[in-house]
Amino acid sequence: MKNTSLSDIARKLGVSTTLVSLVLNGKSKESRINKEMAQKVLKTASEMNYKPNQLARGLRTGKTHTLALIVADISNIFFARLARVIEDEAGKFGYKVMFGSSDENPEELDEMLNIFQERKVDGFIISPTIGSAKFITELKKKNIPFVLIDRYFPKIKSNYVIVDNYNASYRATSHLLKFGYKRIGTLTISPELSQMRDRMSGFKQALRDEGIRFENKFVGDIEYNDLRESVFENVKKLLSPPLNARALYFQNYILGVAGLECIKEMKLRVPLDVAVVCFDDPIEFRLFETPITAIKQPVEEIGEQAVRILLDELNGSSTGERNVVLPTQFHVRRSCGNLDFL
Amino acid sequence: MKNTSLSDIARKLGVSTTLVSLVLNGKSKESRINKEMAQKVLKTASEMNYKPNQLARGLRTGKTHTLALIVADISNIFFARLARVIEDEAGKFGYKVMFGSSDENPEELDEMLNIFQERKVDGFIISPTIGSAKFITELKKKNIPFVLIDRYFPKIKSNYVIVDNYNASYRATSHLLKFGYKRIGTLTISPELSQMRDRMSGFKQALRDEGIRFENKFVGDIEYNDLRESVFENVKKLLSPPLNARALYFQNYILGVAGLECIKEMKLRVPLDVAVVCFDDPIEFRLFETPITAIKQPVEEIGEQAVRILLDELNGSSTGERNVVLPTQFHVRRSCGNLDFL
DNA sequence: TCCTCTTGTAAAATCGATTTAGCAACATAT
DNA sequence: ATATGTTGCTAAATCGATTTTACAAGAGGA
Repeated sequence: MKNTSLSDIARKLGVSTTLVSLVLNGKSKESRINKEMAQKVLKTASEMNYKPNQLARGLRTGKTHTLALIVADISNIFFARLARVIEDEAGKFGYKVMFGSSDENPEELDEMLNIFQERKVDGFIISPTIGSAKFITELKKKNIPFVLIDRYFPKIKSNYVIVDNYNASYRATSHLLKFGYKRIGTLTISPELSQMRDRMSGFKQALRDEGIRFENKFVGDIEYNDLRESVFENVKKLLSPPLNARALYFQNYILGVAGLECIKEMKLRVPLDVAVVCFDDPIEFRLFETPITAIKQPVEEIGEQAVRILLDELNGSSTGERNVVLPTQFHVRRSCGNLDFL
Repeated sequence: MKNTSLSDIARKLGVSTTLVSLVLNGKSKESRINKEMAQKVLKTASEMNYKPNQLARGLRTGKTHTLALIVADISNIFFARLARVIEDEAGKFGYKVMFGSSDENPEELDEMLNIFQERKVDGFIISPTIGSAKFITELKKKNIPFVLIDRYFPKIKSNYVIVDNYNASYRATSHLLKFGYKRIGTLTISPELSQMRDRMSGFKQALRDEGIRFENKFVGDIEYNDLRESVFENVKKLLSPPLNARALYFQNYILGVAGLECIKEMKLRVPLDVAVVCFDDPIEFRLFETPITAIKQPVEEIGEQAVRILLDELNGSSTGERNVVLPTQFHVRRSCGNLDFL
């Protein structure tokens, strides 16, 4: 039941494996293989249902046509969608994808980097965790092609594809301010991650530009574990005395979903009792009473660009680090107040 | 910058690669390697930062410690969660996972089977599409280990892990019937898939057992493409004259989410104007006004069992086909009417 | 005739591991 | 003195491809 190999074909035809290999790799012309011979090889290969052993090929050529995708959690819909885009885009060029979830744990990430290197993947697409800078630097030293997505390290020169978190955040916050809200609470998570830092900066700057002093007590820093509990607790705190926030900005979709669930539980109305904007625009929101004003990330483009950049580097057609910052879309809906006002 | 290989270590120590290989594979004892020598090898290997080339190893041993996961769409949250469970469970035993999305297209699936075979994955976990029976049969003939999930082929003897769709569906339908609803509409998609067929059977049988005649016009068969449109259209048709359904059973979560969105758009109240049950219990529902009565699939267990069965087979410790039918949980909430009634 | 070129093919090295078979050298038993 | 065992290690084959080098045979030119 063994698969047929090159030498099986060669033996059957009484020729060398060299010849068979050349023909099957489409090098008949350059290698001046007799046309009839080439035909015979092709025919026999297909008759014998020949499938090249990619391990052997990879061992010899040093290319596996496999990419590794490392994200925080593949079951997070954001990364799941990204995975699909990356799969499709990579597939167009004959690449397959292996994946791993780091759970935002740098040691996990490091282990995955090692395991995937042992398996000789051609390149990496990585959503790096906090504290993984040294591992990324190592990767760079080894000259292994990679692209960071979603987050990046300002201090490390490398390829990355992210969105314009600062401006998106600034805009969302300004939107709330335009409605006259002064007491704006916000929820963040893992604020050390570059994208969360940028979002927070945008938030602060928008306040500042309206002459409102930023106060730390209006920020809820959510625990990665025990997330729902933590969100509920913080939302309740923000919306009650003495803080009495009248508007909330959720800095990602997980926070937004849990936050709205809490608001629903508290029987508060959006936007009557509390105005809401959210970074990310998940389908979940479609079932919520009030359509939510939200920032939409260009998931397709992030994935596509990441793959393109990586493949360019694999093909040697890259020219230095590529840093892509994609714009987001701001969808204004009814969750901040009457739109006629605008 | 080449990675260090076995022979690099061997050369450095002036010994054979055999010895190095034996030591690094923990076979010092059986091979009666001198303890001091073993120590030296271990030390040198770690100093030289040796990482075995898994391509070479795989080529020689015929094992890659890689599994392939083929689903309809990795960005579908159901499959994304499954992927995560499978990743974790496989990881415990040193396996990595490659994935592919078939888009319910049998030709795509076949191509993936081939590509992953070329890459010598050790086994497959597959959510098979309609019309892929012949490819699965081929796989079986080749003696390649695989486990089907979510769906299966009654005519093909093979491993599979599914849920008890029939009974879950029966129960959900009975639940609606208990509230006195007679005009129950249902939405399905790709009804040829085994799991959808079983769900439909359960639905029909529950009606029959209550002496209600099943009528085809109460079934909405949704288009896989153009899904949202199709759901909206069908929900509207079911809830309007002449059908006037007063209860809806959504046979999966995608249908449920779109269906509820439509109900919300129609400004109908759940359960006052229309009662709802759904197969699957997605978090989306948490944002909907009324908590939805739903069937919850044991995603973790599906993934874990699939991996276990596959690994058992890879280790030769399997004993014939394993067919696992897992029970679901039925979460009764308020979407069918007043619970005091029960 | 000798030289060069072209055509068509093959031998052998190589990628980096695992694994089988076996060989010295010394110890112990008969 | 001879057989037998044990210890410690290595040579070489192998997995299945790619790729470099080479070489024979015939054609054409000087």
